[in-house]
Amino acid sequence: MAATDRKPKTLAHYPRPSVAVDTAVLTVADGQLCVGVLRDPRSARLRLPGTFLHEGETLADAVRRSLREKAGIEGVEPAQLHVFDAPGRDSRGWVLSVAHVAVVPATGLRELQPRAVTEAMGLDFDHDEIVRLAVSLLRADYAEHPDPARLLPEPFTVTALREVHDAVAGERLLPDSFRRRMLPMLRRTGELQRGGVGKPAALYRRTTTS
Amino acid sequence: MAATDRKPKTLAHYPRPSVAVDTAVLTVADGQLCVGVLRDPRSARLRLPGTFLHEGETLADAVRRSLREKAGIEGVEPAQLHVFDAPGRDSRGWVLSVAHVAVVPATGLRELQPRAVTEAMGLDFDHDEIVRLAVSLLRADYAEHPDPARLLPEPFTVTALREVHDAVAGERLLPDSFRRRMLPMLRRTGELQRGGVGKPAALYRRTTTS
DNA sequence: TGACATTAGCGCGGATCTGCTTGAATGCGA
DNA sequence: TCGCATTCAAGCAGATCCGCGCTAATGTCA
Repeated sequence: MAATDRKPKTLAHYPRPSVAVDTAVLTVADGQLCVGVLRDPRSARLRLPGTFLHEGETLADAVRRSLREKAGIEGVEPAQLHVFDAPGRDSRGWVLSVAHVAVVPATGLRELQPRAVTEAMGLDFDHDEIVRLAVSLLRADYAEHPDPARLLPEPFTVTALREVHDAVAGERLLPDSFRRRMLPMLRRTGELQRGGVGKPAALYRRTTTS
Repeated sequence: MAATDRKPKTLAHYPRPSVAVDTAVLTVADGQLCVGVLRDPRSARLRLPGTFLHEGETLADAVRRSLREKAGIEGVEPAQLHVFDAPGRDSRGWVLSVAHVAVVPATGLRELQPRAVTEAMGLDFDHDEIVRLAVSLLRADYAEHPDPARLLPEPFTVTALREVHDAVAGERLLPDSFRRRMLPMLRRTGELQRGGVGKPAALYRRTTTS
């Protein structure tokens, strides 16, 4: 945290930067990993939702406030990605931006416009890079754990779980390898998925607390 | 980046936080992964080196300046870890701290006191947590690549490389598995390590650019 | 009502990986 | 100078992993 510098009486003697938060809100819709964007009223370009950090507020709270006020999104758990600090990256002055990622269910983007992450380019500021980092982090997480963002309501079949992972990974995963990797982290409910065509599939819940 | 808020004329109308950088400087000395600490003149407790971010300066530059001024360390390439933002975490006021990690050769800690990471606890602020994050990131990197921080001068033997990785991992790695995992990322120089006892070992250089 | 299409998931053979053993190449000491 | 300790690194057998094929269990349509 704070560093002890030469001989300042108070912190106010230093010039301080503005600190913003910007958030890549990810979801899976129509079998595709999507990010929520909106049009910046100043630049008229597409961008991620963000806001300035207020006094006495944590970064996560600022993210939640920005998503609530600008998109009507509630109840997310943002994770930090990176601080963008290039001098001159914001024409209005000295602004640091702390990039975040949040994941919401398919219907949760609310007032944000969904864009497939493979096509979401040309965003304002360094928001393309934020999307890249967010997707990269989410894919790493999904490669290790069964639906860690809990996009899928329990209980679910292994096939339904794999379809979510397919969308996040952006490619068709091999069903057999996927099943073998995920089964140790799942617990059978004993019930079967009825009503569909074909052999009924077993229903599972997550066991890993993460 | 910057977010467009309600109707401020300029950024100066918002209260802004002080932003600090704090850095876990890691090295391998005597076969142990160590972190460089110093005594805080205000609190008299041990802490990581840090400073406040100056205007027109990037976070990496602030890290380099703090290490140069407080420890005489030059030429590091810091990597960001996390932003600590808890209100009240610094008694002097509203201070965000961006934690960093940097790796230096064994003799490179200069004026910092080396502490084995297994014993470096009870540091000021949230610096224990920074050390934890820094070690975790470094270990993940070393698990994938041969000495990515370039602690070992080229050319080197596989055994010398493994000893560095042992120190970073904090445990004895299995020599065969280690050799097999690293060989695809190494290139034989054709020369042999002479002068030691036993069969001369082949010398290698890194091929992975990272 | 019975044959067929569809889906789940178990089991098999091939490939890969792991840790141990063995042979080879050196320096050192008698 | 000759054995011996030491170290490197290739070879081997057991274990694990992977993708494919097969069987089972359902809904659907004639």
